[in-house]
Amino acid sequence: MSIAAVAQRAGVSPATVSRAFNAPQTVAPATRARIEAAAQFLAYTPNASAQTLRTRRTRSLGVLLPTLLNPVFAEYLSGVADAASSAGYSIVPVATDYVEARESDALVKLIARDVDGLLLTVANAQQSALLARLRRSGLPYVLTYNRHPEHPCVCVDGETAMRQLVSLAHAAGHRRIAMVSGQRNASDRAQQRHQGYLTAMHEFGLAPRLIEVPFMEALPSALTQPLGKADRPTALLCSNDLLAIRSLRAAAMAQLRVPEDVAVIGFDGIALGQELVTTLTTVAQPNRDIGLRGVQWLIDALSRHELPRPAHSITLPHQVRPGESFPLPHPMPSTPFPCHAESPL
Amino acid sequence: MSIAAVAQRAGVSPATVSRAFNAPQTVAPATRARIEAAAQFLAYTPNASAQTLRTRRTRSLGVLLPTLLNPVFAEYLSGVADAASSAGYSIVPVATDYVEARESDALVKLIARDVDGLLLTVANAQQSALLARLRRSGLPYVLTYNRHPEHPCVCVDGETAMRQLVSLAHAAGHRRIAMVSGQRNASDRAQQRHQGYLTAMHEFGLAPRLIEVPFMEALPSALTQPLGKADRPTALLCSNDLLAIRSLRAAAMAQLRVPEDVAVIGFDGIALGQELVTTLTTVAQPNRDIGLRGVQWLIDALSRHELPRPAHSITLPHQVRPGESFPLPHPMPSTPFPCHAESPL
DNA sequence: CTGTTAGCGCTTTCAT
DNA sequence: ATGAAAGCGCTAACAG
Repeated sequence: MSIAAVAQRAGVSPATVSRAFNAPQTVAPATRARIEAAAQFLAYTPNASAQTLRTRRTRSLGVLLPTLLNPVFAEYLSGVADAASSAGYSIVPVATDYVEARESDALVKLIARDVDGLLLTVANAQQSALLARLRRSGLPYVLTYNRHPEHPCVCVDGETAMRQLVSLAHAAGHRRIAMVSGQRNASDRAQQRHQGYLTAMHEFGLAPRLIEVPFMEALPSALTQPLGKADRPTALLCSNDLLAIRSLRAAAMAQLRVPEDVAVIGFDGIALGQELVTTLTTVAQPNRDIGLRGVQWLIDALSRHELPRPAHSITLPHQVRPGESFPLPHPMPSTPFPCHAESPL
Repeated sequence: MSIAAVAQRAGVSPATVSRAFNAPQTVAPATRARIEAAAQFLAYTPNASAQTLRTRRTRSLGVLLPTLLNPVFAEYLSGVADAASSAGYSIVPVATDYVEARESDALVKLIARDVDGLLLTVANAQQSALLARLRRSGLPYVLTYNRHPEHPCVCVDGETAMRQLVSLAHAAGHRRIAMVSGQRNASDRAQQRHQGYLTAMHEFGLAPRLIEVPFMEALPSALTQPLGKADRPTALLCSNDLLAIRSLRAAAMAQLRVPEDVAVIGFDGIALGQELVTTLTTVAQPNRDIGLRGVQWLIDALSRHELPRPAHSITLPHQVRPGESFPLPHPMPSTPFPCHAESPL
């Protein structure tokens, strides 16, 4: 059903029908009523492509993210989807698996799809030629999870969080505190978390120990082996929850009790962590909110015909979520690493 | 950059440029070369909306699914995304949370978006007015996970799988075999699985026991309570992996060892099941493949200007994936419930 | 093999 | 408050 059919049936011109939909107050109530009736009767739906061709707006957002197989990003995307949907936008997600080449491909495709704006989580915001191009393109975008002073970001302060964890572990009496990480340069988040670990360990005069785990293997020897040694770590700070879950299994394989023999903390706050036999103590990120806020910011910018400004980047608060894998003091010590949310809205 | 600009620079008409892109062999090599050079130079990208307006094809697929927060559907969507992307289609996912009203809304929105086809997983394919409307609409679609004789489906035979599990449990000596299920009428899959359980229990002359769990609570008493009783079940057949993971925790809370005191089997085959301290024995569905096949079928139909035909529905093979939560005989008994894949391709 | 022409459905000046 | 008319960028007959 085209607008012309509605116009004819309502006895008005196509232009008036268009107005009745897009600027109802500019059309006389009586006329509007007739138009609405006609539209109803004909089950008229505006043709999105024609609107787009004319207005150059698609009301869709591209979402570039590493993977859907990590629940962190599934939770995030779920937030993105809800926020977009309730603002009348649809989303076009593309997973890139942390591969830079796929990030570029995806970007090109999304741009060709004429998305109105872009939400992206890239492997590494520092060395991403992508972002430079993107900024030059003039297409509105917001980075999520990534932190970078020259780009608009909705993120969490992973470095601070990690320092906080080291501090907690130290306060609990731990001295052999290891960090479990995937291939470290896989993402800038992992790097930041690692940096926080190193800094804090240094501050406490402790020797850092890095356990680097190939991401693909289910139960890598990289993980089981250090736990077999006499001077094994007593606390494992994991760069993400998936690694923490593997660490729990590695500990069990090594006949170690969690948390008595080895305490484990995760990072990300995936929902499943709370359902495990040993619930996961973890740094809970507001994954859904990261998505929500990103979308809101983007759409807000879109509506004012502006670009999201790097200076308005938001750092959302994280929180250490208690679990059985690492007992926390009660009450939590007043955190020496305050974390404020700054809102651009 | 419009096609006109390219045409001008290459010294040909717009139509020829269009042909050079859409039917290269119909254009003289020399001309084509000039056009390509011009396009390259101007960084020309075809305008998708204009193409759509003209051809009535968007090269995008709507994906209606229950939720992204269950890894089953995240794995599935990941398959969908890959298959779509490699066929040059983008996807527009919408999560409906098993709520029929949201299913209808989503459908309307996707249709308004002019998707070329639809992949959907609905709560209940039997009583979904949605599907009747959808079929009448003439828009090509494929159901995934749902089974229904009158719709094109890519699914798994959950009823047979469940009977197989009862049979395995019985063979392992279990007699008090309970089924753990969410609100049973939440989805037709859950119903089918439950039906398989009932049938098989009846065949073996065993009394069925249903443990029904409110989906939202993390550790529902519905689950812990039956495990405290003297005649507690010795085997828990769970309607999905998330419930199985909760069951593992419930068992631990009740001081029961898995599998010695109570054995647990899941259903779905999410990747995380293999990373737990007690790895999950489960019915592994080919989640990614369900997505892949659904997309392939849909796109194939699209290309022939046909609708996917119900008669060509595919039942993909499931398999019982061994884990520590329920020891399996070695080798597996030749399954009394053969499961063939029938391909429409 | 290539050009001309018309029009997909909508929005938006510009008139009235 | 409403209508007429032009055009967004592209493709598909139809001619030549």
